[in-house]
Amino acid sequence: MLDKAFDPASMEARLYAASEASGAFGAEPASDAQPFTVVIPPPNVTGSLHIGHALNNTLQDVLIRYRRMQGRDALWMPGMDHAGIATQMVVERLLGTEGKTRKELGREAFVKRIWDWKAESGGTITRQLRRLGASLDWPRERFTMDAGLSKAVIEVFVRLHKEGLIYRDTRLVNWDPVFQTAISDLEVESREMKGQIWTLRYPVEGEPGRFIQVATTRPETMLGDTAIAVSLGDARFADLVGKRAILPLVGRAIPIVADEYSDAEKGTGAVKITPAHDFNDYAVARRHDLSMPTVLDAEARIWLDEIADELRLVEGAANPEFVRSLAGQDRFVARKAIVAELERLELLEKVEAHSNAVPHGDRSGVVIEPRLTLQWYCDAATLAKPAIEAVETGKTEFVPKQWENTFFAWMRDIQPWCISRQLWWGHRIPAWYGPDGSIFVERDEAAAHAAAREQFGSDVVLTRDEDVLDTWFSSALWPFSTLGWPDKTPELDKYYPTNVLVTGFDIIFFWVARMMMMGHHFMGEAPFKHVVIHGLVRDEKGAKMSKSKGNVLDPLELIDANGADAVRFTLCALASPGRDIKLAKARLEGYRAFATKLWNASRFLEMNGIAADPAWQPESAQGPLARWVLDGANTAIAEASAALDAFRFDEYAAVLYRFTWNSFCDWFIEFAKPVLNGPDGPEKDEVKGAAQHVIGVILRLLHPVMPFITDELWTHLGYGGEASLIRAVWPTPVAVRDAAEARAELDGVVRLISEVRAVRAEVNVPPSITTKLLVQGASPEMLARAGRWIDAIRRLARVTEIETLEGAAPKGVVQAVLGEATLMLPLADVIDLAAERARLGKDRVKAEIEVKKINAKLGNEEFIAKAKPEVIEENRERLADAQAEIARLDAAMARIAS
RNA sequence: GGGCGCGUAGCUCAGCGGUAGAGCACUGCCUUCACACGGCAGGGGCCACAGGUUCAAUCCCUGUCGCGCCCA
Repeated sequence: MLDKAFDPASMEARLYAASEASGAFGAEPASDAQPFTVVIPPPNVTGSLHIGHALNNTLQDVLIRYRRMQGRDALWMPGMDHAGIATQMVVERLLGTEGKTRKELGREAFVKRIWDWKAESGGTITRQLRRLGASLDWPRERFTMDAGLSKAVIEVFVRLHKEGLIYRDTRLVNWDPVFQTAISDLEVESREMKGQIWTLRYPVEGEPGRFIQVATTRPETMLGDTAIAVSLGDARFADLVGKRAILPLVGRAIPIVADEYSDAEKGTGAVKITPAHDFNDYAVARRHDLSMPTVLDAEARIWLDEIADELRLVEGAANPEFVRSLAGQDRFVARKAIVAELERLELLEKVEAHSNAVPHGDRSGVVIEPRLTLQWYCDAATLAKPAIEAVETGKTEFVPKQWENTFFAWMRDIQPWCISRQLWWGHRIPAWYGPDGSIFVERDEAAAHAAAREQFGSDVVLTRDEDVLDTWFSSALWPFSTLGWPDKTPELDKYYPTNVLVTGFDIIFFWVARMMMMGHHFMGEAPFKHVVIHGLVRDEKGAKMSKSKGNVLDPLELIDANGADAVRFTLCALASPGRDIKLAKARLEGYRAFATKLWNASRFLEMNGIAADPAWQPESAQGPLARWVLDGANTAIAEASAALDAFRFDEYAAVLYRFTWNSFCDWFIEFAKPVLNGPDGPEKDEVKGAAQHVIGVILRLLHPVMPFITDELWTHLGYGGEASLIRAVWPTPVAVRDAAEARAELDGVVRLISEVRAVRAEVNVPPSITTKLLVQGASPEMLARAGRWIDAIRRLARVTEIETLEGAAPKGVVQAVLGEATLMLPLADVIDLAAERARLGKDRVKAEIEVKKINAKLGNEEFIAKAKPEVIEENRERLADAQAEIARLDAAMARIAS
């Protein structure tokens, strides 16, 4: 016997272990079944399961379990990402607590230290994914730094380099002064900062007393200015173009140029150009062939090496001694000193408050410093072309579709991707340098030496590039590298391209776009058919969850409190497309109650000796109750399947919630009770048969979202052995004889009971009072139907018996109108006539409004002329119904009055 | 500045040309033999605003206002 209350905590671990051990999560490359593949967005090895992971993986698990039950050879590929910067940060911090730095340790020892850390405490998240119930094919678990994936990374790098799609270049990059590495455009987030804007006066060369004013938000970079730009055709500066200005403090003469970048409407109309420390200025410098001195070092401190020779003493404007004193100062400290010095020299025109977007490193959180360095780049624009085309032609579809715009906007204007990182944790770039700087990009050191020998005619000393690759470089290969590429494996052959990628919009650029590029380039086709983009999980007020706000909901705590099934169901139910999820604990509790409801319904069936009966034929059902519930199940199957096919997880959840609770529990079980309590015989057997059939359907339909409770009940009710539900066949509709007739029958009884209940509740008749039901004007069908269901009606409507009323109504009846009939409950002792009159009056008002609305429509000639005939007909019927109802309500009120 | 999305019941959200829906919350009644994590019933809506298209608009179009996100 099932326990009275459903206790997820006591069974989840056991059920998951049994499922995993059974091998049911595993793909079967040798099977003939059509594959269905999903690759997990690999969580960071440093990570732990947060609510976003819970959502993301629940949706994937729902799809995988659904397709697996449909007989597909389902592969859900597990794995983790080495997460370059994030992991290096964690381990460096750990070293810090021991008072060590990574530089003291040295590269080799530090990397070994990370591997040790990974073996010990990395991958917590895989254990947590098991708690969520994720049916990943664990034996296939991969790691972006494992041997196979590293081989794929090297292969891709070498091939792209040979094709000219990876190259080295000295350009301005986003430089993180804390991690002291280049980062890509995507790893920079701009934050609105309140700051200041300084207007400086630069003396015009050869024209004493004349100045040109420039506005800047970064006065400390002025040491690296190599020009002043004014806008084309700005009359104020026309005569200055071609002349030079004296760069204050430094004393160097710099040209005044006209360039489209400068905006006459903004600031003073003239801007200083610091090519090595600003992206726009860099572009201007390239157009005008300006020099590009760097004045900040890797830690963003003032660095004078490249301008030391240019320092001049200029009376009232420049003093080498002052500039030299700045060397080694932090950029923001130097800023103050420089502003003070300019003020002293009366070269500061004004200072105003100013707010602007300042780039920050997404990991370090510090202000990014553009820096001119030699880095490796990937020609993303070339790789993007086939990826764009795949989306344009529908080979890959985003769900919801509007995300395609976001994808296109990024991809059509994509910039070279900086892929080198000055870190130690990651895939080391397979480039070796000869003594003369020659570059050998090869698969391994031996090959590099061979290539060098060929070039130099003898063995030379080669040094390997110190840098590693952007973490996202290896993630970009994930859909095929995890399947064995570059080797030709059966898995690669069978499971690529994958079917669906489920992810958040925040990594469309980082990851989805790059997988599209690499997938096309190396596999010749898109890595996935559908990209399902889900929203962000927020707190119940819509705020982002963050530790500092203290509004973080920990999925593991939610699972502890409500069970994994309830957490999963909640996330699905709230996953409306294109919307973020506002998660409130009350929702969790509501869906936990749903699990309990299912549990208790099963318990009821069990108590009535209802258990799996594979021999029972639903097609054989004779009675309307069995046919009605089977028909309802058919609808639920069709709707749930359609919802999942369309990635409508919310509708899928809603369909099952409604059918299970409002149809199966609220009505079917209640109608079944009189039968089950009655004599044994074919009728009871049929109701039991239908009940076991439908609960079997419900358990299977719910299994993708609620794997634990359904598994437990499935086994308990005897549908199969341990862990058999996971591979049970997804239900399909069964043939139901004359379903429309069954619907009319049961829906009619439901309406009758509901009407009586409503009337009783309205006039406050306590359930303890039972009464006769008098029916006037009912059709023979309705009377016959009521007679057939008298047991259920007695129970559910608190009616003792049903009588047809021919003559006048007795005094003191409560009345209600149901279709063509008037229902009367003789309750003379308990009713309040005034309340009764008010109730009938209220119904009459509603009917009158209806009549008015429809009359207006039907009186409109154009409506009659242009509306669809069926719409007109429908309105005529509704009008007749409403008018008839008014007539019966009037009659009812007349009876009360007498 | 450009783009995308959202304003529907107290809250969270479905719906999307032709009777305005769900869950939760709320109110009343009920410890009826699966379930009080329950049952029954009920109240509650100018579907943001203003125009337009249409026989008909919460739904389509345009604009306005408010909110959120992305990109510059």
